[in-house]
Order: sequence, then C-alpha cells, then structure tokens
Amino acid sequence: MNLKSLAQHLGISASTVSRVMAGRGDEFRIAKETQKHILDEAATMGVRPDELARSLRLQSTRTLGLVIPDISNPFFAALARAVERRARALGYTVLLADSQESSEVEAECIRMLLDRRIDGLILAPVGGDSAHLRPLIDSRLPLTQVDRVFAALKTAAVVADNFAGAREAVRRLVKLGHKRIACLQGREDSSVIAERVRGYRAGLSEAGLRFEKKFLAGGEHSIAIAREHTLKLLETRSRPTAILALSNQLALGALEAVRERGLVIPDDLSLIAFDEQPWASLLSPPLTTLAQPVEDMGTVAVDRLCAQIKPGAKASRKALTKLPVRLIERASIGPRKKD
Amino acid sequence: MNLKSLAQHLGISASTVSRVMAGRGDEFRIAKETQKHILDEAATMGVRPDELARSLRLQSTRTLGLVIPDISNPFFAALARAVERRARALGYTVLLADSQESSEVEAECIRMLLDRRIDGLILAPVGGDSAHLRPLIDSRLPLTQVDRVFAALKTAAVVADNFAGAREAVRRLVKLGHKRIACLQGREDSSVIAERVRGYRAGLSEAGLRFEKKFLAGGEHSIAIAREHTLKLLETRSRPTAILALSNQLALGALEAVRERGLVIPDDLSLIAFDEQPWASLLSPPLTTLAQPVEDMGTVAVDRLCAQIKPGAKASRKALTKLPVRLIERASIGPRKKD
DNA sequence: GTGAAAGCGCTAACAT
DNA sequence: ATGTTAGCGCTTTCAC
Repeated sequence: MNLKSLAQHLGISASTVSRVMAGRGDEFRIAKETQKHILDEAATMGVRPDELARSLRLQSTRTLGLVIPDISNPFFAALARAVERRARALGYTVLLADSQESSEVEAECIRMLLDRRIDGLILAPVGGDSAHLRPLIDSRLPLTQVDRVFAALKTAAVVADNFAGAREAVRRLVKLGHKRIACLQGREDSSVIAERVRGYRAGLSEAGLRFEKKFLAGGEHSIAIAREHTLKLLETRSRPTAILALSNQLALGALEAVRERGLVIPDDLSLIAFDEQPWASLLSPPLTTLAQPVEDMGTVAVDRLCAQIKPGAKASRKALTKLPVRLIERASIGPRKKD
Repeated sequence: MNLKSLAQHLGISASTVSRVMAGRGDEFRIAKETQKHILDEAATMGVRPDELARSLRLQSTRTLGLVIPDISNPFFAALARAVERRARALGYTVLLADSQESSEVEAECIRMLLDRRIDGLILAPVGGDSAHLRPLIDSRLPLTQVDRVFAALKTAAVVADNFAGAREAVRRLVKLGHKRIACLQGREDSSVIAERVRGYRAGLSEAGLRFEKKFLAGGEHSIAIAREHTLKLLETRSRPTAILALSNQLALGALEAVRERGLVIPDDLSLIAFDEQPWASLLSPPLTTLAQPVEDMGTVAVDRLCAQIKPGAKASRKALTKLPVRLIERASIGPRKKD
C-alpha cells in the first residue's frame, strides 16, 4: 500500500495525498475536508510514505551514521545510546556500525554508510593510520569525530579532556606520596591514549619525577594483554606503588594481575582507572575512577554534526570541543607505604 | 557521480554499466574489455551505485532491523555485536534501534524500520503488552524474536534456556544445604524473568522446599531498585541464606545492599547471578554466574531470520530455539552456615 | 484547491 | 554483446 494506490482509492491525485501526508496541507490550502479524508483513510489502511522513495527524491535521508570500534565496550555502548537519543530528538535515525577495532572494517562501514546516503557521520576512528578516510573527507560529507580523533583531519571533533584527567590522577597519587607511578596504556596510536600518556607524563614532570620507560606498559585494548603487562610490571625489582590504567578494560586486566600476585590494594598498590562503571564501587576496595562525560560527548557530537548539515552551515566548523573528566575518589588509592 | 553519468562519460548505456557494476558482466556476456573499462573508470572516479535507488528498484534493502531495549546493558550490547557480525557475513547491514525499555518507543522504532523497508526484523521486545506489535505481525515482515519473547505471537524465536538455568542454580544451592533461597527478579511481565522464576520455583519444589512469596523480590531492571529490594530482603527476621539474582544489573544492586549491610559473602549469604561479565571474577569473592550463550543467540537469530527471507521460505518457521545456559561456579556460594 | 508530468538513480524485460 | 524503455514510490514545478 502506497500513496498512489491510496490516491486512486480516494479518487484524487497522488500529489494532493503527498502534500497532506507531509503535513503541508494547509500550506497548499487543501480543503480541510479533503485533508481529513486522506489522513483518516491512510490511518485505517496503515499507509505510510516509503522512506526509500522519499529519500531518493529528496536526496536526503534524515539518517546519521555512527561508527564505533566496539559496541561491547561499555563506554561506546553508552556513547551510542546518547547519540541515538539526541538524534531521535532532532528527527534523525542512526545507522550504527561496529568497526571491530579494525581499520579495514571501518573503511567498509563507511563505504556502506556512504552508499546509503547518510546525511552526516559521527566517527570514533580505530586509530593508527587515517589513509582510508581520504574518500570520506573528499566526499565532503558532514563529519564529526568523537573520542579518538585524527587532529590532522581538521573536522569537527568532540573529546574528553584526557590530558587533564590523567594529569589530575597523577597529581592525586603524588600528593599521597607515590613516586613510582606506572601507566597501563592501550594502543599507542590512538589519540585518546596519546593524550592520556601526555597527561601522565605532565603530572610526573610537575612533581619533579622522572618518566621511566619501564613504567609505561601495555599497548593493546584487551583484558588479557593488560593482565600480562601488569604481571610484568609487578615483577620488576622496584615495582610501582601506584598504577594508572587508561581504560576500564585495562583496569580489569590489572585487577586480575594484582589478584594473582596476591597483592592488596591500596596497601601494596594504589590503582586509578579511566571510565566510571557500575561495578567500580563494588570492588574490594572500591575503585577510584576518572569519569568521562560520555552522555555529553554523544549529545554534543550530534549537535555539532547537525550544525554542519543545516543548509546555511559554514564549511568551517572545525573546532575541537573538549569536555571535562571527573575524578571519583574511592578506597583503591592510599598513602604510599614505606617499601 | 552516478552510473548514468559514468555511462555517458564512457559512451555506453546505463544498463551495461549497471550489469557490470553488479558483478554480472559475465552472465550477460559483456566483453571483457568493456568490463575492464567500466570497472577502472568507476574506481578512479569513485562511482558506486546508489543503494537507495537500488533498493527502491529491487524492493529489497539487504538490511535487517534489530530492536533491543537498552544498548547500555552489556548483555544486549554483546547481542547486538553478534547480530551485526553475522549479518555482515551474510551481506546484510543492520539498523539498530534502542527502545529504551519503553513499548511506545519500541513501536516508534518498528515504524521507522518498516518505513525504511528492512528485509527482516530481530526484536527483543520490552515485554508487558504486545498490542503495539499487531501492525508488525500484519505486515508479514520476516520476524524473529530474541531473548524476551511473546510466545503468543507465533514467530520464530531464540531464547536462552532460562528455566533450566535458574533451576540448576537452585539445585546447586540446595546441594550446599540452603533452605531459604531468595530470588531477585526484574520486570515480571518479561518472558525471560517469568521463565527464570518458573525455574527457581521448580528448583525449590524438587527439593521439597516451599515457595515463599516474601523471598521473591524486585520487579524492575534497575540497580537502584534491586538494591532497595535486597535491603528489605535482608531485613526480614529469618532472612535468606542465598540469593539468585536474575540479571547482572540486579546482581549489582544486590551487591550494593550486601555491602551496606556489612554482610560477608558467602559466609552470611551465597549469591548466584545471571549473565557472565568480565568483572564477575574480580569481585571479592568472585561471583558465581549463569552464562548465557549470547554470541550464539545473536548468530542463530540472524540465521533463523534469513531462513524466512529466502525466496523459497516456508511461511511456517515458528519454532522456538532454546540455547543452554552454563553455570560458572565461583567462591560467592558456599555451604549454609548454622543460623 | 487540485492535477499532470517529470525525474530522483537504478535494474529488468524486451529489443536487436 | 549491448541498448531502449519502463517503472520502483515519491515530491515538485507548472498548469488550470
């Protein structure tokens, strides 16, 4: 059932039906009576305009694409939720694609979304190389990067203040007397990790502590790898008295290692982790976290994207929005014990 | 840039270009040379067929819809991931919609997906009433329900064996000597919860234990509510010595309550929870869980859906696929102490 | 106030 | 081996 057959059924033209169904009956001064007729019949017959045909004709889909590296990571799940909610509020639908932490899959996702003529794209890139994003940039599709971003791409971007967050965590640990503070990182080629490491180093430097290479461990976004690296970290002769884990996944790996080694938090080791999670406060002891403003990140990303989509949009909305990170202090950190 | 202009540019007809771009050049015995021409030029000019126009013409979008109640629930996030992966492998794209645990939003999501002419829908209904699904059923769109299902709807469906899982948990607790076993439930009008409660009662009954209403607590899928109900549960004079939490969210609420009351697991209380999570093994003590085969559920749901989409599909693929739940025993359960 | 006709970009039936 | 034509369902310009 489509508009045309509905029109035939009612003995009027498709144009009129189309106009009324688009809610523009008054605008075209179509008789109230005719309007009511159409609307009533459409409702009872369950006729709704075909979005596909509509989009083809209008060359606009009212659809946004969202590409994230891993929907099973709670941070991205929360981000997706926020994006979806905001987009819905603005009348957009979201096409979600999971790049599975792979640039190849990411490229494929983007191609697919482009084929579907999305009106704009929110992208949390996997990281590493950005060569595969060239066609996207060239397509001039409205684009906002979020979380992980390639600064060189000069697109609108929304990130957490990863630098300040990491630095604050280190400051807090320094204040507690820690001098050997390790950092457990993820993929080094991700902007998020790079910024957090920068903040970590800045925190050390402020306190007059030397950055030690052996205290910068990790390199993968995986619980298993994080566990291994932490085990190694805890083996070193003068082992760290505090660890800053740069994501919730990494924190889980670190916690496994700590448990295996039989160490006690915070007596033997203080721990701070990025990403607030429902289970953080339930660990023994409760985990100190750096809460990212994930809800805001999603909302702002949609807003910044839609600002580009609007007809009169300036081409030059390239600014980077940086949102604050909040330290939630719990019992997983404590004063450095003599050692 | 589209096929037509590419055709003009090359001085050949649009049909030929279309046929070659669809990878059917040989089938139509188009000269190898012509094919190469077209493909090369398309590649360098970055021309790709418009999926919108293609879908309109073919009346098929190669798109599946997936509606889940809450993407920020790790169970559904994992499910979405599995569905996406499988669909991609079969050449489908997934449109994901989050119904935000609301039947109204669910109805809206479904309408939106229907408007976009998806080829099939995987639905994890919010639960409660199914009246709003009538138009969906009437549309005769290939449909598979997953996780939560309305049995009355007679569609293909994929669920975990919630009954057996809950029963096994109770059996295990009974074997440890527990007699006062409570159950912390979510929305009672969800088929998942109903089945788990049924399993809980079956487990009690098998052991000759009486079902006590006051030991069946909860009624909402929320950490905060679960905490409150658990607090009440632990206040009762002869309080339970074991609790079965029917989801990971509910377990988190229960754990908060236990911590607040200053009780020790498993000495004062044994705890088993549905849903395996990365943090379950890191709690003190590690949490005994009932792992759902979420990966399989997603995969099978896609397969069952695609079986309906295939041209020669039987209209009558209404069976319910039930996948096994696995008990992962950890230190959060122990023998009943004298009390 | 309403209708007829053209066209969005594609593919398939029917030419040759 | 390739081209011509019609039409998927919609919106919009132009006409009355």
